[in-house]
Amino acid sequence: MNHNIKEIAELAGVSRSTASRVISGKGYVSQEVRQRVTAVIEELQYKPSAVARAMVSQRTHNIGVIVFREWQPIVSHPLYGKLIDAILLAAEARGYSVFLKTDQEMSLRSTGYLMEQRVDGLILISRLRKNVIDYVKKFNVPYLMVNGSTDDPEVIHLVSNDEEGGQRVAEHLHGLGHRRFLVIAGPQEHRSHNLRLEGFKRGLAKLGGAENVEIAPSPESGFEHGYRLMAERADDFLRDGRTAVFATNDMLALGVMKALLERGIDVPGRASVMGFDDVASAAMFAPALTTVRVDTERMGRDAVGLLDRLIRKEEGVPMLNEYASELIVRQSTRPGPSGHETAAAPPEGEG
Amino acid sequence: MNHNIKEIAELAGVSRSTASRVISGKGYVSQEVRQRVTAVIEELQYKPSAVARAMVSQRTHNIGVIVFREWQPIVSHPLYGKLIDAILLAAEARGYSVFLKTDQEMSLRSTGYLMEQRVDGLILISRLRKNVIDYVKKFNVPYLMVNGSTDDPEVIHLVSNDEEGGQRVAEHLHGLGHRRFLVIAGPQEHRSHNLRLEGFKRGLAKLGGAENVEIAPSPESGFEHGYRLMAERADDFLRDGRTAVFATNDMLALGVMKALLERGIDVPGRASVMGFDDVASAAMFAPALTTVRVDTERMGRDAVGLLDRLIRKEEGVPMLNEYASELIVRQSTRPGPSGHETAAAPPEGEG
DNA sequence: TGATCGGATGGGAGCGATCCCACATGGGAA
DNA sequence: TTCCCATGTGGGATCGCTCCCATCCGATCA
Repeated sequence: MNHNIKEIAELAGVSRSTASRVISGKGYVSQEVRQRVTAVIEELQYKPSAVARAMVSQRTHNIGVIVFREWQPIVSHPLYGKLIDAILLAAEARGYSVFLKTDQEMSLRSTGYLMEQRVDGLILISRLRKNVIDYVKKFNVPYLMVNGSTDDPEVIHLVSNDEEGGQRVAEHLHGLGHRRFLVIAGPQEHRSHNLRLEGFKRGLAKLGGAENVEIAPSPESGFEHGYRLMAERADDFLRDGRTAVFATNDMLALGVMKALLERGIDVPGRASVMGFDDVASAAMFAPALTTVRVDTERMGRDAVGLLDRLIRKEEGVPMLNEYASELIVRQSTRPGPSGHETAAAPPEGEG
Repeated sequence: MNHNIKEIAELAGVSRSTASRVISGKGYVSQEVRQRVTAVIEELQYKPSAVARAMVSQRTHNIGVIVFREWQPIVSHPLYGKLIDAILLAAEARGYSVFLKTDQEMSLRSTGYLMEQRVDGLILISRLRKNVIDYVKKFNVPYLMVNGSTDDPEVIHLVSNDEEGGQRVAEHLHGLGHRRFLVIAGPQEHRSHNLRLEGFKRGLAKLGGAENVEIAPSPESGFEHGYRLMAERADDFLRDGRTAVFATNDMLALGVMKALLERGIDVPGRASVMGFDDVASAAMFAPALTTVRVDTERMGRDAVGLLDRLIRKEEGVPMLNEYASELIVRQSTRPGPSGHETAAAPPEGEG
């Protein structure tokens, strides 16, 4: 069932060269011969070997995607899943096949495989440890980083505009009249979490009138961590008269909501909650989560596009690519004590 | 930065053959020469080209994973994401790299790429259309199907024991005293949805005493479909005195819960809800969803293991591999009108 | 008429590895 | 001493393809 170009050529009564010309569509071939060869190819379900082609062309038309794996292996990470989807789609459109790899802190094994000239380029996702990046740098393979945690200036980055997004959160919550906040701040080594928090603080400072902001650091960014942190702090939250929680990503926020709801604290009735990312489950949760959407699809698409330019050795590929974020208002936020519009209205207001 | 074995050999002052022996660890090489070659390899960060190796060995050490893509591209599908994760991990452990592809009904393009001798074997996931399967069959590539929708006897299948799982659902709900049910039945062309429903009906029949089962077919299996269907039927549901909903997968069930909750129908207070799959969000939702867990990780691991055996041309690879399902009781179910233990208790019972 | 050129085709080299075979050495068995 | 075999090494062929170069044919042009 597996044929090669020599067989095709023989069966069509031509030379390998001619068969090759028919397949690639390059060079002169008479109409008649072309048809003859095509017929044989069709009949035998012949597909030229990608391996052999890669051998001579020095191009595999494969790209590698490496995702950091925290704790339990998670490609099914709600955010990175979306990103990978977008990358897959874009890669396909450009004729690339995608190798997916997850990598952990120390083991460079799986990354090493890709360095065996298996790929034309590499997309690195998330908080990959420095050693992975350093390792990749050693090889002669174009690469770029999406939503990365370093700001290594040598590395091409695609990032969401997290700081601006953080400001949006502040504006929204402040605009609704909230003045006393709890922030569940994900791992601050991670660029995104850090900037979201900074943006939030800056936004609040600009608007003025915030009475209190408590920041609860979370060493990890998963659902359970948001849940646990909020569960521990629920009583304090009520006692301190806080009315809004901002978690620096959606998974944390979902955990927060669940902890609140389980304790009979109504969301958004008693507490407004906001997240960041617009993960799929954000819209599904009851109540649906108000959040900031990052245009993951565009990021994925651009990642492939830029990588493709790198592979083709085009000049002038931008080093830093930022993506605007968009406020998505859903059901988890509601006017707070300082009333709606602008401010001043007494802490009243119907359901 | 990219070297080849010839360079290594020259720098170490040996022949290509000897260098090759050092690299592969096969054949006789003197201690001294081995060290010399190793040193050069180390210094130059040399990695043998996987492409060239594949060329001669006729083995790529790559496997392809093809997932059906419904509507919006979704590899980040909650269930398949988990599965892919497991496959990735297992593949890595066995020294395979994986190509991830999504495919839609008609386009065989992306699948075609993999047929260009890019992979040693193929894992097909979910309800791939028949034409994809037929297409794959034409080529000389080992493959198997996970959670597939056909029962083509020529194809090696890995499936969850959906019928048994369906029975578990019936037993659990019946045991809690529920007697009037609504079933949101996902696409019946899909083997899983179909068998889950069948199992549920059979289980109920066996137990006896079920007063009424309404079956609401859903043409798709997503969250929104569960939501919409339940929203439409909420009034009827109450009027008919039904107390439990079984949706044939978790996403549908989550949609159901949200629709119920939004209408002020308490879950599990007024209605118990069950799903199937134990998707990540099932545990996160408030209330957490009672469901049936499929051992996705083992399925993924076995998929790679069996495929590996196929690739090595081992005999006796089992055609049908079923995986037991496990009841996961969480917060979305609660005793119904016919009381708890066994039955008989009058339709009373505190909060 | 011979040179030139576009169309059409075939043959050889080479991509980077592996593997088979040839060959060289030295020690132990016959 | 001769033979054999384990050890150690090098060279050529090969995997399936593309690409360069050579060749050939017929038509056009000087």
